[in-house]
Formats: sequence, structure tokens, C-alpha cells
Amino acid sequence: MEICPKCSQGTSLMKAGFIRGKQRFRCKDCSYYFTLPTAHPKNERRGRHQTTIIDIAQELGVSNSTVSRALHDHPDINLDTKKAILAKAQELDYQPNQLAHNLVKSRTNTVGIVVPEFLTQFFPNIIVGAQRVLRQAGYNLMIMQSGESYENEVANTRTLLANRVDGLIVSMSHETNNYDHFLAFEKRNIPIVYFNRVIEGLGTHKVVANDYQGAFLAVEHLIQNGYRRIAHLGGPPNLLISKERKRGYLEALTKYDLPLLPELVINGDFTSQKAAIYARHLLDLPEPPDAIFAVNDPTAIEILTLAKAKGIRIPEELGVVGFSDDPIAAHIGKGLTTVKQPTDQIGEAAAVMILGIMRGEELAFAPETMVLETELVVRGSSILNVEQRRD
Amino acid sequence: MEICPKCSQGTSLMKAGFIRGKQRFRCKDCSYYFTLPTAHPKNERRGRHQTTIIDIAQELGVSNSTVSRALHDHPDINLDTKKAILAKAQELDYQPNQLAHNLVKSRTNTVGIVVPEFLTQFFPNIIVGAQRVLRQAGYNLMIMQSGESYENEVANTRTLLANRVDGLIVSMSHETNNYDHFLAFEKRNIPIVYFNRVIEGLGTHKVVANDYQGAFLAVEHLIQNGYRRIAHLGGPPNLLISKERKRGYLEALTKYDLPLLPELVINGDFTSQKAAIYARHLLDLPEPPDAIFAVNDPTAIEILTLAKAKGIRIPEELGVVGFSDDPIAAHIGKGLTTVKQPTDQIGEAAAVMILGIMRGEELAFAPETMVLETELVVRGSSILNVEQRRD
DNA sequence: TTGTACGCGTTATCAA
DNA sequence: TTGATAACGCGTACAA
Repeated sequence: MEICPKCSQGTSLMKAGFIRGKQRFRCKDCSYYFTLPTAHPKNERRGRHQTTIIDIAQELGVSNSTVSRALHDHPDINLDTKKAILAKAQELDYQPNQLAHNLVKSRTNTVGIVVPEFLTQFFPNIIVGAQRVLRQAGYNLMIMQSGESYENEVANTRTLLANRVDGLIVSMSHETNNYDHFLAFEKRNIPIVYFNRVIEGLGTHKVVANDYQGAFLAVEHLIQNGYRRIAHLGGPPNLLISKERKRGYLEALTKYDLPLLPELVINGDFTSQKAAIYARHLLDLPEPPDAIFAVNDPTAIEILTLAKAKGIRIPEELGVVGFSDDPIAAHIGKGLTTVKQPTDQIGEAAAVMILGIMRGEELAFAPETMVLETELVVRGSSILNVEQRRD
Repeated sequence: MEICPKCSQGTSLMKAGFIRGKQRFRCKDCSYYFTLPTAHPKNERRGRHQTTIIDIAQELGVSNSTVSRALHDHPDINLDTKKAILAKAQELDYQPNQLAHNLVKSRTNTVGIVVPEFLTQFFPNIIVGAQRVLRQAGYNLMIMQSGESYENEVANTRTLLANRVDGLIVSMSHETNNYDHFLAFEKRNIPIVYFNRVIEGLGTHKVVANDYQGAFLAVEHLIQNGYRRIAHLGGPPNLLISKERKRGYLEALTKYDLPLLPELVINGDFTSQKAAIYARHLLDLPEPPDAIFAVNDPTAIEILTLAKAKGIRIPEELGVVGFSDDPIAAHIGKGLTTVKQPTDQIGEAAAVMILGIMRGEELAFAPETMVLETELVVRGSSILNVEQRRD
């Protein structure tokens, strides 16, 4: 017969549901809830119960704290009990429950990354770089992808927040104009590193490529190769990346005393659909440009495709330069001249930066923008005799 | 004066440390540890405390269960208190703690996906497809990437297991020969769907493209265009994908009464480094092949690059067909003939399948392999006059 | 309709 | 060196 472990009476006991597969009781006298300690029936686990440290402890007749210590190389433990515990853990195929761990530690050892798209290799490359650094530092990476949708981006950050990531690395969608979902992190002292698609005045830690310099080099290269009516098919005007690339374009024109022709400058977004429309517009102008500096490679590729369809010869009648050095750039036509960004380094730098903030709080107050250098890769879309190279 | 809440005596109490900033006591009589319930000092939150349902409850003077009910549209709740709670939640910027939620529910509403690489667009495409389906069903996707390394793959699955994903979608690395890390999931009744890179005899739920058919079509196409010494640069022999593609190759040769030449069949892996070596070997044979069917596009591209460097004319002297229709295939040289796989559908199918298993247990016992059809995309690497098409 | 009192699995603190 | 217990934040079966 059952007895209340508190008031030691067996009279006014009532059953009160099941807990973890065991009958729960309630003593009416002292209103105490309890379950009876049962010899653990070995093969009578309900459903999909995963073995816990408690299971190990009960099997061995030690306390769960001892088990916890054994599993974490705590110094204060007898070597033999430790051995026994580890053996039993192996035997029961114990797998630590990260959720419980994270809950009690209020830390997840996870950083989230949100990127706008997966469909060019630019962001996946960055992710790989970031992941390498973070993994080595003992952190996990939760990868989220917004598909260039503001709505998805908000949902992604929400999920990461709910899952209590320790930090966030983000490059925003071209739709994003409201930044509350990022401010939610800052409000909670969860560090954010913005990269690539950053906003002026938002955030303190950023990793970007030198877009200005890359754009300048690209346009200067076009000018030096004889192009004069150079158009720019740009990106969404709210992103710094677009501004900087346009700035490089304008500065290069200025330096070489070329007129700025407003009808040759278009702000688009990053979708190839829009790019095709704007490219057609440019090439159908009464006085079409003799060269186009595109904000990125997919845009440039749309231009090349359209030019081919219209029978415009590249590079004789139209010079084209892109941005990012997508793998396709090396293979399309005679090659697409483009500005190469150090994707690996961007990812690594962002990871290193966020690790720094998460670890040493002093860094958190030092605003920091890391600018990585870009490099012009010259191929056949902008120059006649490009030396044979193996990309 | 303090009183023991268990034996209701205030005599033999002793202080026993601090818990969460509160004095802890111990009653010598009943050896019961306790802290005194203190009125929660409102603005005395420690460190980076996120607001919890308890905070909301205390602000409003209701119980946490009431708050919980309000936040989950539980029917048994007064509409006014619910409104007040939701307003207060908004005011305090409450964000649910998914970790705690998952812990208590023993479910995470998350499925993990492990892919071998990120650097071609094949897997990212699949991920996007899977994510779309899962998101709609209210599930999150944890994306892991092994970089074609067995070690990383094991680490990835370990992390997913520790984080208690509800299901796993996986395409394994080419190094993988031991499957214990997958069996760990099956042992715990966590459903797995294998896709693309699957193993015979491992697992019950799979999504694959019709590799055999695709390979057969590819080689038949080469034969019909006059090629006779057709080589095959294959994949790792343990993967079904490699076997099936080779089988398609062999069957096509057989059907057209072409001899099987063992020196023209090579098993490689999926790295372009190895591909370059084997391609060189094939082209340097005393009697080199007049066509090569490559196990995937990166391999085929290595062949094209090498051929160009050696001055071998494509397709006149060498026909090449790849597999997967990587975006580069449409742009390289005169285009690479390749077998197109329905990447979106693969991702979606895998997601739908795992949702089915997770929801209805009856499905879990019905082994199922979904085979999606492939399609030959003919371009300039295998035929002289390919009709002008806009890819 | 609301409150009480656990338990989920883990770590940390203190006592023994 | 080990054990007992609180707490992490939330969901929920019962009781009220």
C-alpha cells in the first residue's frame, strides 16, 4: 500500500494523473504531490523516451549531479565512478539534450545567419567561410534564407530570436526598409554583424567589400579601353552597397572628365527579371550606351543574353562589367569582366567579429566596419585581346 | 520570522546560501531546503533577462497558466483578461522561449537537413524547395553542410540529434561508408528521408531522380549522334546514384551493340580535382574516347576545360554530356548537354514525405522510394547544330 | 474561468 | 567526493 512520503499516512491518498509513465499521487492531508520511486523497469519506456542523466544515475544508484560531473570532466569525481558512468552512458546510448542545457545556461552556443538568397554562389560561399570559423570556436550556425522577401526575413529573425541565438549575422533582403526586427536583437543585447547589404546608420559592426573601389576600377577600366557612353544598372537605392557602387561609377566618370548622363543611370533591384527589363530599356534608347557597368553578375548576364539576342557584338559594340565574380562569369561567352569579392574572407571576418563581441564585452562598444578589398577580373566582355587564362 | 513551509516550525532554521539572489534556508528538523517567496522587485532584473510569461503574470496579478492560455488561444479564458495579457505582452516586448517550449513538449517542430556541399546550386535549390514546404507546415529547417567530409557529417547529425530535431533529411557525403550516425536516429524513432545520394539497403524512405533513365538517355543521345568510343567518368561506387548512372551507360551501350571497354570506365568521386586527373588520363589514352559521359556537371566542365587547353574541338572531336544542369552548363562554350534533375521537386518531395511520417505513424511503416523523372537538355557539347534556344 | 503544482533535462550551489 | 535541491521558462492536469 502506498504511503505519503511527507506525512507518512496512507489514508487520504488519491491518484492524480501520470507523470513520465508513472502513477502520480496526491495526499489530501498535506496536499503533497508525489510519485512512488519504482525500480526502473528496464524495457518499459514509453514512446520515444530518450535516455537522460537521470536514467544513468538510477541505473548506477548515484545522483544525477555525479553523472553530470562525470560527463563534463569535472575534477571533483572519483575516477572509478566516472568510468562506470561513462560506460553506462555508452551502454544506454545517452545523447545530451542540448535544449535543456541551453535553457539552464541561457546560452545556445549558436549564431544565426540570415541571407537574402541561395541561388547564386555568393552567399553560400560566405556561409561556408563563417561556418568554418564558428565551428572551430565551438559554435553552431543556424542558416536562414529569406528569398529576398521582407516578410520571410522577419519570420526568420523571429525564429532565431525565439531560439535564443547568441548572435546574428545578417545580409538583408532588397525589400527591407523597416529594421525593427533587427533592433529587437540590439534591445536584448544580442550582437549583430551586418555584412554586404548594410544600411548607413544601422548597426555598429559591419563587414563589407570595398564596393566603391571595385566600381571605380571597373568603370576606369571601361574608360581606358575606349568606352565613353557608360551606363550604370544599379541596385536598390536604400542599400549602401548600391550607393557605393554608384559612387565609384560617378567618381570614375568625373576623374576622366566624362559627362554624367542621368538617362544612363538606373536604380533597379537585384532580381534578374527587373534587370532584363531595364537592360532592354537601356539598349533601346535612341542613343544607347556603348558600355554598361552592372551592379552584379546576374544583371550583367541578363545584359549579355539580351545583347546576344539582339545581335549586339560583345565587346566591340557593347562593353559589360559585372560585380561579384560568379562562377558563371568565367564561362559565359568570352568571359564576363567582373569585380571579385573575397567571399570566404567576408564570411570568416563576420564570424570572427561576432565571436569577438560575444566573448569580450569591451569590443561590443567599439563600432567597427571592416572593409575588404575587391579586385577587378578582366575577361572578354570588356576588352578584345584578353590574355588566355585558366580561371 | 521565517517558518519552514514543510514542518511549519521556525526554530531550527539555518541559512544555506543564496539562490537567484534570494536567501536560502534549511530546516534542521525535516531537512527541507527552501527560499522565501519574495514580492518580485520590479526593476531588479539581473543581466540580460528576457521577459517571460511569469513577468507578465506578476505585472497583471494573474497566474502564469492564465498567461500561457492567453498566448495560445486556449478557449477557457475570459476575453478581457486575454486582451489585457496580450497588451501587456506587447508592452513588455515578450518573445516566447522556444527552448523551454521544446523542452516541455519534447518536440521542436524542426527538421534537420544535411547536404554534402553548398558550392554548386544543386543542393541550395533543393533546400529552398524543402524549406518552402516545411515553413508552410509550421516547421523550421536546420541546414547543415558537411563539405563532403564524413567527419563533419557525423558532427552535423550529432548536433541535430542533441537539438532534438523531429526529423532528418539527408544526402550523404561521398566519403561516407559508415552509417551509425543515421541509425542513431532510426533507433530513436526519428524519421529520416534520404535523397539523391542514397544507399541500397539503408533506410526506408527515399527521394531520388531517375538516374538510370537520365544516364541511358544521355548515352543513347551520344550514340545516335555518331559517337562510338564513349567513356564514363563515374562517381563513388558505394552510392546508388553512381551505380544507376553507370547502369544506364552500360545498358545504352548494350542496346546499340557497342562493346564495353573497361579502360573507358572510371570510378571517381565528386571533386573536380579528381575529375581533372581522370579526365586527363582518359584523353591521354593511346586510343582516347570520342565522347565522355560524366557523372555530374562539375566533372563535365573539367573535361571541357581540359579539352580546350589541349586544343580538342568540342563537339567534333569529343562529345561531352554532364548531369544535373548546373546554371553554368547553359553558358559554358556552346553549352553543355546535360541531364536535368527537378531540384525543386526533390526538395519538396522530401519535405512532404517527412511531414507525412512525422504526422501519421502509419506511413512510417510503409517503405517508399519516390523516383522523379529526369530530362535530357541538349546543347552544343554533343551535337553540331543545336537549335538556338534561350535557356 | 483561474490558480497550483509539478515535470521536461540540465547545471550550479552548497552541505555533508 | 557525493548528494540534495533550485532554477532555467513553459505547458498542463487537476483542483478550486
